[in-house]
Amino acid sequence: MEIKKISKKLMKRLPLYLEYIKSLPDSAVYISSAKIAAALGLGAVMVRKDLAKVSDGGRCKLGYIRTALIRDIEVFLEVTSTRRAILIGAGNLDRVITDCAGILQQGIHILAGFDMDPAPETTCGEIPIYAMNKLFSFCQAYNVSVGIITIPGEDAQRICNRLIACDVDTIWNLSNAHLTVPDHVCLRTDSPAGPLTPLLVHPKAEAAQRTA
Amino acid sequence: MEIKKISKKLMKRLPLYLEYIKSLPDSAVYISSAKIAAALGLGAVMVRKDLAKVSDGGRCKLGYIRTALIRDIEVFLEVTSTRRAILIGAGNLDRVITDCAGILQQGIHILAGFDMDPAPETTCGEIPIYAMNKLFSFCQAYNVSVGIITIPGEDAQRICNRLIACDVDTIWNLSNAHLTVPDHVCLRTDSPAGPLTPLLVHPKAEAAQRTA
DNA sequence: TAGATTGTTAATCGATTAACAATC
DNA sequence: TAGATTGTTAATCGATTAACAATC
Repeated sequence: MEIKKISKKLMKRLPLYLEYIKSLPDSAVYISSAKIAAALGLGAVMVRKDLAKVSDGGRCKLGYIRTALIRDIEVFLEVTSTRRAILIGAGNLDRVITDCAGILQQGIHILAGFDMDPAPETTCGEIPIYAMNKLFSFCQAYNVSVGIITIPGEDAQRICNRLIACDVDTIWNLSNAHLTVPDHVCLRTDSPAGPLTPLLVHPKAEAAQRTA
Repeated sequence: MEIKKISKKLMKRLPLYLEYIKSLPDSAVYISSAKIAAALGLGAVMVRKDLAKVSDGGRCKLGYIRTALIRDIEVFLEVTSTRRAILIGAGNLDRVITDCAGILQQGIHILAGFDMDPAPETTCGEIPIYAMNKLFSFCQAYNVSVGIITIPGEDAQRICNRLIACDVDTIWNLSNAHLTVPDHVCLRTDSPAGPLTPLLVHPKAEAAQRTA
């Protein structure tokens, strides 16, 4: 089997496919690319191309077997396997857990929070909060691969470096800091303000594009 | 002056530029594209191209006058002007206000929350919560242009349509529903789970790209 | 002047879409 | 068979980058 190119855009679309396909009633045995595309507002060809990368189950005239496609996407996304995560900046742990319920249910398990100077034996719900000096040993002991950074400003990069030194290979940056990471580390930044601003500006942008 | 093309990507980068430039000390009178690019991990040419669209202040050998550039970007983004918003699904109002502090401080002002059947005279902080049947008259009275949808599932599209009927031109969808809107309406969806999933999958995606 | 920087035009790259053959 | 659908190859589109002239 040849290697197919996997883009980050694909990685964003696959969960959408999965969610939609799962939402269909069990009575839908087959599902076509055209239907998925229409439901999600995408092009049918793109859907087919995407699905061809994760599944070989497409059948002419019928489409994809729904359950098989679900399984293929899940296997590809490794939704079944769980990655272990910790969160730095325990004050935001609550909120992250609430907001990211979806992703946490799927494949990320937050084992612990870390904070500069927590009161002894603090917990957030069932999740324990530790002092930063336990970071390294904890990550090693529990094979943590995901670090969630919620503390703002200059500290963020320093924390990020420490996490990478702990063999964390995925940084999820929920602060407004700009982080740099080595190539082998995956960084995703969801700045509270940043990417939302397009929302603010829409009318002007649209107007400019119309005139252009 | 010719019309320059404005892409959504530009709209995402400008706020990043703005944030970075603002973070510089007042002693930095000039700022160069190369410096901005390095700080944000982007290409210098792209930064220049972007800035050329919103400012004409670049000076050879020196760069851009920092304060003038800040002003130009702000004017372009209309950060100064405030858009009026309402939120549907008042149970999440708290959380949205906390999470989106950045954007709310900048240019979106949430006037009210709406819910199916709120207790009389409910408020969330200082923000009043109204019943859905007041939606239309409220939007008209206050010239609301942004609708924030936090309720999940099938109701979301229905609410969306109602908002559009109220002359709302920007929908910010924080639910997991897939919404469709007419061309003149700006839709931004931040599904809790969806776009974050790439995070989960990084190791495999990277591996595949390496072999490709 | 020489060097640093901008801004623009052309080239490259990647992603999406169109066209179409293959299949059931 | 005819029609519906997949999957692939080629074309298009848009965004980024490279090259370079212009400027101070």
